[in-house]
Formats: sequence, structure tokens, C-alpha cells
Amino acid sequence: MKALFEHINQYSPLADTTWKDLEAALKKVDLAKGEFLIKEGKVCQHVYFLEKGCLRGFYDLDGKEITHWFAFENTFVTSFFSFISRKPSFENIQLMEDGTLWALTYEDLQQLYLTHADMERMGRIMHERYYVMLEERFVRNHFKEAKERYENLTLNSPHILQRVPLGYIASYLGITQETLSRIRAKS
Amino acid sequence: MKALFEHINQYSPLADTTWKDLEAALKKVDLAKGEFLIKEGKVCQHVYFLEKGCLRGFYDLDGKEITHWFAFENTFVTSFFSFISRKPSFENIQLMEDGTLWALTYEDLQQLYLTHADMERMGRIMHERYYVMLEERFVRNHFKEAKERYENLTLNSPHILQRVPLGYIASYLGITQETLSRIRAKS
DNA sequence: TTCCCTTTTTGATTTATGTCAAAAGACGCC
DNA sequence: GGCGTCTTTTGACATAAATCAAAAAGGGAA
Repeated sequence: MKALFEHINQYSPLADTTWKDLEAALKKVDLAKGEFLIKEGKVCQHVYFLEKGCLRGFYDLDGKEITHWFAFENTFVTSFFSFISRKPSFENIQLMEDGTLWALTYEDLQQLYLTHADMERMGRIMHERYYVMLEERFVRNHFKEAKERYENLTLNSPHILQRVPLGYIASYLGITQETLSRIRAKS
Repeated sequence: MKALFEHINQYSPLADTTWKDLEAALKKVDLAKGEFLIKEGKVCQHVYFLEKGCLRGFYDLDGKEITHWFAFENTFVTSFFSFISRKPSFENIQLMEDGTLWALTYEDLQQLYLTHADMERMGRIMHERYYVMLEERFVRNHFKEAKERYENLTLNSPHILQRVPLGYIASYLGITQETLSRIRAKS
């Protein structure tokens, strides 16, 4: 809980009363490696704060699992598309290690937004930052070839390489596992 | 101005007093085709509402101009990275047609956020939606080959094809102009 | 340790796309 | 109408990456 408190403060601090209401709405979730947070086809009902462990988001493309993002300690995770649009998720979220999360339902979050302006502000700022991070990732990969994308990853997110199987990383980079293996062999 | 009013209402309506303050802060900007809204290296001081015309965002990659987004009527535009992080922009924004925009400074926007909870809410919702749209675009292109990316574009954003030179579209899709030309020739 | 299962690497080949160069087409302007 | 400029297409070739197949390497459990 302390980690969440500190994380939220990075965006915008909350008043004690807001924090209290938020705390009351949160539910702790412990899951083992391999378990799912959300499965394709269901509307995502929660946003989670990831306190411990790491996750991957993946979807099915012609029978292949495409892992398109990873999450590590101290981030908010959900299937944003589904959670925000209230439509069925196209992606699955799975634990890559045993983990601990804090869950907040969609309804509780809307309620908090409605009743606490500082919560709304925190949400606004968080979404601004998440947008910018996604854009950065997009630009870093746009028009770059496989080797360059991999080098960008080793430079900008070396922690990923240490905790994630190579197959997932390849698909995250948009290349095949074989190509990634060959890139690594050469460098 | 009416278009902006309607656009904002799609996210979350504003109280009359909020709208009045917003209106007072807005400045109309008319620019000709080819002119720039923001240039690489400068901190972006405004967010704009595009009322008429269309724009492209592009950056320099090894001496080549990479167009990575387009904007058409009734959207907010800015160099989000620069505007939000207050760091120099890596991208240029240029008019592809003569256009009309409404400008709001960073300071005025922050002031509006601070003094009007409904403005904050509108901003939060807008950023949620923009995030989801960017993610959608990301997923549509991830792991897809050139032909498929082009077909996705014709399906999801046919208006782009009608108003944007092919060279820009190719770079938007992350492929060369020659490849795009050949794809079109075959279909 | 040995066996089994999963992950990663290596090899041979095919395919998609980039690169460089030049031709063809479109369009405003004098 | 013809000229110059900018955009798009076409051609020949080089290269990056995918695919299919199989071997090697790790890692846990009995």
C-alpha cells in the first residue's frame, strides 16, 4: 500500500480523505505465475496497481500469441481499451511471476473521480504521462529495423531482458524469435 | 468555436462559467499551407483545436522526414510529449492545407484545470480516449506487413488517402514510398 | 544423475522490403 | 500551350527478416 501511495504522489498528491476512500475501495490480489488477470473477450472490470511481480499483455494473431507490453513493479495495469471503452478486451493479461496487486473496480473509480477533484486530477496527469510513454515507444520502433529496436530496448529497458523470456521479447519488438536470437549472437 | 463546443461535449460537458473562461483564453490562429505550428527543438507552449485544415507531425531520422501522425478537423493537436513534459519537441507540426485553429497556452490550461473541476474531468476523459486510440493504432501495425498496414488504413481511415500525399502516408505506415506505390499497383 | 519439457540457437531457403536510379505523370504558372 | 517543379511509378538489384526444420541448451522433478 505504501508503494501505491508513493506512486500516486509522483503524479499528484491526494488529500487524506481521498486517500482514505481509495484505500477502502482497494482489494488485495495475490496470484501465481501463469495465472490471468484478464482474459480476451471479457470486459475488464478493474484497474490494478502492481506491487510485486511482472505481467505481460498478449493477444492472438492468426493463432500466434503476440505479447505487446510488459508491466513491472509500481505501475497501473489494466486492459485500457476495455476498461475505458467498456467493450470486450482483445488482450489477455498474465502473470510472468508470482505477484501482488491492488484492485479497484470501474464503478469505484468513477465514484472517486466524481467525489474527489484531486483524484480526477491524478487520473488526468497519469493518463497524460501514459500517453507520452506510449508515444515514445511508438516512435522508437517506427521505421527502425530489428537490430535497432533491440538495441533501443537494451538501452531504455534493460530490466526487461533480465526478467522476460526471449520469445516474449521478440514478439514485443515485432520480430520472430529466430531473428532476435541471431541479433544477439552477433553482438 | 461552435465546433470546439461540440467536440468538448463529446468528452464531458462544461458549465457555462467554465466555457466562458475557456473562451476568453482562446486565440484564433489562421495559417497557410506549409506553415509550422511547432518546430523541433522548441518547447511547445500551446495546445490547439483544429477547426479547419489538416496537419502532419514529422521528425528527422537520419536526414529523412518521418511523418508519424496526421490531424484533421475537430481534434486537439500539440506536440504532446513537449507540451506535457515541458521539454523541447522532437517533432515539427506543419499545415498540409490552409487552416484555422484555436490556441490555448499551457499556463491558461493549467489555470483552467485548477479552477474548474469539469475542465479537469474533460481533460482526463480526453486523455483516456487519446491513449486508447494510440494503442489501437499501435496494435494495428504491430507485427503486420506493409500490405496489411495499408489495407488497415484504407479500411479505418480512408479520409487520409484523399487528403494526404502518398509520400507522407508511406512514412506514416513505416514503409518506403516505392513499396507503397507497388502495393497500390497490385490492388 | 537422468529424464522430460521448455526455451533458445543454428541452418537452409524463401519472401518482403529497402535502395538507387530513372521515367512518367500531375499541376500551377508565365 | 509549354515549361519547370513536385509527386508517383517502374525497374533492377541488394538486404533484412520470415519460415520451416532440427539440433542444442537449460531447468526442474523424481
